[in-house]
Amino acid sequence: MPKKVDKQAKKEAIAKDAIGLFRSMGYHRARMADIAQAAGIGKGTIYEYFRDKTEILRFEFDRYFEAFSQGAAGVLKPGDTPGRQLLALVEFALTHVEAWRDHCAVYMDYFSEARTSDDQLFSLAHIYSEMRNLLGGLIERGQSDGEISPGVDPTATANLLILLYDGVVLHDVFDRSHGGTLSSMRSVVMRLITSGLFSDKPGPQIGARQT
Amino acid sequence: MPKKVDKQAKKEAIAKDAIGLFRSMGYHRARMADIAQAAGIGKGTIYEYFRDKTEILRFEFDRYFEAFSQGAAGVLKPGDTPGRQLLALVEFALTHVEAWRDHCAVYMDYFSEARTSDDQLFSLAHIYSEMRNLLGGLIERGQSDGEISPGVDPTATANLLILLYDGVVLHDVFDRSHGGTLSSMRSVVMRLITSGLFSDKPGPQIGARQT
DNA sequence: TATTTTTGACCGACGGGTCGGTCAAAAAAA
DNA sequence: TTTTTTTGACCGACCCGTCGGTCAAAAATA
Repeated sequence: MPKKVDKQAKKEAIAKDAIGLFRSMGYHRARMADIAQAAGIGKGTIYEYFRDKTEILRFEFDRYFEAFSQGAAGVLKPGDTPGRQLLALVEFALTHVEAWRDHCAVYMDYFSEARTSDDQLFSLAHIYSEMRNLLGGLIERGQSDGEISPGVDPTATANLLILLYDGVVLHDVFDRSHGGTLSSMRSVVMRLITSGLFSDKPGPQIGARQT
Repeated sequence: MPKKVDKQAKKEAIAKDAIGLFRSMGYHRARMADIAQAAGIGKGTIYEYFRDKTEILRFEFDRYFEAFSQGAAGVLKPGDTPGRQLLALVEFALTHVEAWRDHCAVYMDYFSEARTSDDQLFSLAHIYSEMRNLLGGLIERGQSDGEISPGVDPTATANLLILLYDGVVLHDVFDRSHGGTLSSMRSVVMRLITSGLFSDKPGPQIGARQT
């Protein structure tokens, strides 16, 4: 027999190399031959571990979302107030972007791929839905406690936080090139959530201005 | 002379049909033959108006960004305070998403394409940079007037607003499917910017919580 | 008829995926 | 231990459908 290999470990190694390639040259530009070369294996070997190219992408983003879920659950201290838990989640989300930068750069490729594939769209929607419920629940409970402004719609606000996160993910690739770091973003995001951009006494007219 | 066809108008018509197709089936899945069919012309005719497939994408997003720039300039009333101008910009940005929904759905395809192409990355970066300067300037002036919190970094905050916008764009496709409309988002975004999520008296400890 | 515009059959490179062969290592036999 | 057999991970040349792009001819126009 050939040397017994840890299939799972090797699979992960291949996928990791592939993600690195996707980051640097884009998912569609990357050829299977390129992936093989990057992983230091033959092209055919890839197919011992993955059914096709898209499965590599899905595999890695399953890991990405799984890690997010796990991590998010981990930072939720039961003793904290809902507002604190919410902030902890936001903090964690920003940390997660830093820890998974390669994936973030490929995020739009995955998103684009998922958007035009019914089953993947469903799975993505499920993840978002889960997150929306978690955040929405925290906001609602925060409102009950008077900690969070009663004037906002929990679901819509949860959506807002999610798209804020996705915006951060999307822009990380640019920020990296022009020097704006995530850490500088962190305080601004926190500030925005806790107290908005305007001064505490902005004059009475500003808050009222809406369509 | 042959019948003078309005080349520009036809070009725009083709591109518009193409974008519609990109929205529904994704940029990479859409074939030139599909585009031709959607536009009701022969495949070869496309090449009378566009050098290649990517040029269609670029053409439409040049229009998209151009319209954004024009519109943004249009809502800046010189008499307004910086803070009001900032809010007007945010308002306009949300309106723009509604008016260019097809493009928004294709945004990530364009973004992904641009990311791996040096010249387009540059042009995208240029647009973002312009917007960042505009927003950053408004914030700075708003801070001078005491209208905007002095504690935030103007550039970082400008970045935040931009990525917030991109998040909205990115998520519009999902919101459409699960019913969360942009209009419900609008008030939440405004609320977030003007006063954050927390109550006016959140307890002293919350705002201080940072890395 | 002359000129412009459109067209779709055609091309060929490109690239995802396959498959029969190879061979080192493990297992079995001697 | 030495030899033989078996295994299955690995490979890359090859296959073949795909699809962006071309161009000679047709259609439309002047």
